Amino acid sequence: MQEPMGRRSDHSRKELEQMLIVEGHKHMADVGFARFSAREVAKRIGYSIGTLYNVFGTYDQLIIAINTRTFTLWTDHLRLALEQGGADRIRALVEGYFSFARANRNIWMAIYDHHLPPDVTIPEQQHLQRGQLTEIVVQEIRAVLPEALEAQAPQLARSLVATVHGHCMFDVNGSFALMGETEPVALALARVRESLEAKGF
Amino acid sequence: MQEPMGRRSDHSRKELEQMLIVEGHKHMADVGFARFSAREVAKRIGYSIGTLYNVFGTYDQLIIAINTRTFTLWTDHLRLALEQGGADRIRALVEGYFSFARANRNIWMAIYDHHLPPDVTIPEQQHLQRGQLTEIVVQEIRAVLPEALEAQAPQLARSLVATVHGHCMFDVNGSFALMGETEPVALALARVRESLEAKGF
DNA sequence: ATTTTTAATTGATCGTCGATTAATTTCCCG
DNA sequence: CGGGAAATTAATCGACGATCAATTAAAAAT
Repeated sequence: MQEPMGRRSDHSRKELEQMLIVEGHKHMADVGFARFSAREVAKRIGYSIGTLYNVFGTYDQLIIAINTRTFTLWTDHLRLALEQGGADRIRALVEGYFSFARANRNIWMAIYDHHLPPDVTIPEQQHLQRGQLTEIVVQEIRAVLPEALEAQAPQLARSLVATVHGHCMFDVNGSFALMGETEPVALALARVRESLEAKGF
Repeated sequence: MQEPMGRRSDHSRKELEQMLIVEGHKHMADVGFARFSAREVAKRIGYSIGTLYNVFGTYDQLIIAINTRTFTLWTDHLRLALEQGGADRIRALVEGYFSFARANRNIWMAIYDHHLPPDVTIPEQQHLQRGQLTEIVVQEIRAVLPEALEAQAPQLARSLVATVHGHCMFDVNGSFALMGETEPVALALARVRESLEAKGF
């Protein structure tokens, strides 16, 4: 049995928090939400479970932080997809949405596997961070709408994100495969285009 | 400590299985996927945890059976919505999709909270049972498509289910509320109509 | 009737989990 | 150098999924 090490100061509090988030993110990618373990995260960076709880307070707050990191990476992925995706920016967005989820199944699903207890809220700064993903979509939808309809862009963007999300979810969780569907991305893109064309695009 | 009761035969094996599924379904409705406990289900019907495992073999198979029951109730709900929903059957389907999910949050979410390990499959009979929900949608989409496109009905139905599902998911898990969206059903229905109109409806 | 076989049921057991906390160690500042 | 503040630990708790030897009672065989 090892004894307590007291104030070690190898790392500042913020550094320790980052280490836990990054390592927790890796662990989530490895084993998925159902098998995720806070103990294991602490062990992986050489700290005890008690220290982890001193940093995050609760299990939920650790998961929230890990999932916020996923949003950040996802947003970066979409920005890159838009940069490198050529002229058809709507296609780039839809394909980017799918490619991130497919390449990061466990951490992407963890966002939706985690349900906040009603008394828990996401810290403001993380909420803003997460909102950037939707903002990207709003921006691209607005750019493609007729001027007269630009005010509808935020609502339409939310709806089209939901549309693509539904297709992506059925792809990643195997529902589409069970139904014999092999082209989820094409379907999602077709639905988005139909809605945009209905708005005059 | 109580002693084993041996072959009791109060209930047949199939009856016992049904009791566990029905009680498990209630427990899932009460506490949701994250707090669900197989022990608690067994206790609720006056059996031990061991007996439950003798019936279902694994935790996953119990959850699968509970979720299949949800599909059955959901399918019944949609059939009723179509019967009583008047002439606009597409609207009836979309609203029925949402109203079931909203009225049965925990058990509806449990369907998507549960991820099968790759080596586990859904028993054939339960798979067929679950497929009836999609069949209902295919039927209604086919009825509304021009004759020349009827062959596309299954694929389009899958895609429109995904569209509605995405909206329903964002509604039930609070994403829409966080984004300030207050009319998820109307949005979903609008997207579905746009796609059907694009097909000539 | 008696014995044998089979089926059903139990709960103790194991390792692990999230969460909490008293005790301990180390750091830093005066 | 000394003492409060900060950081870290290990032990602890109740509950979880899973397993299985032991036990019982019904059914079948004799």
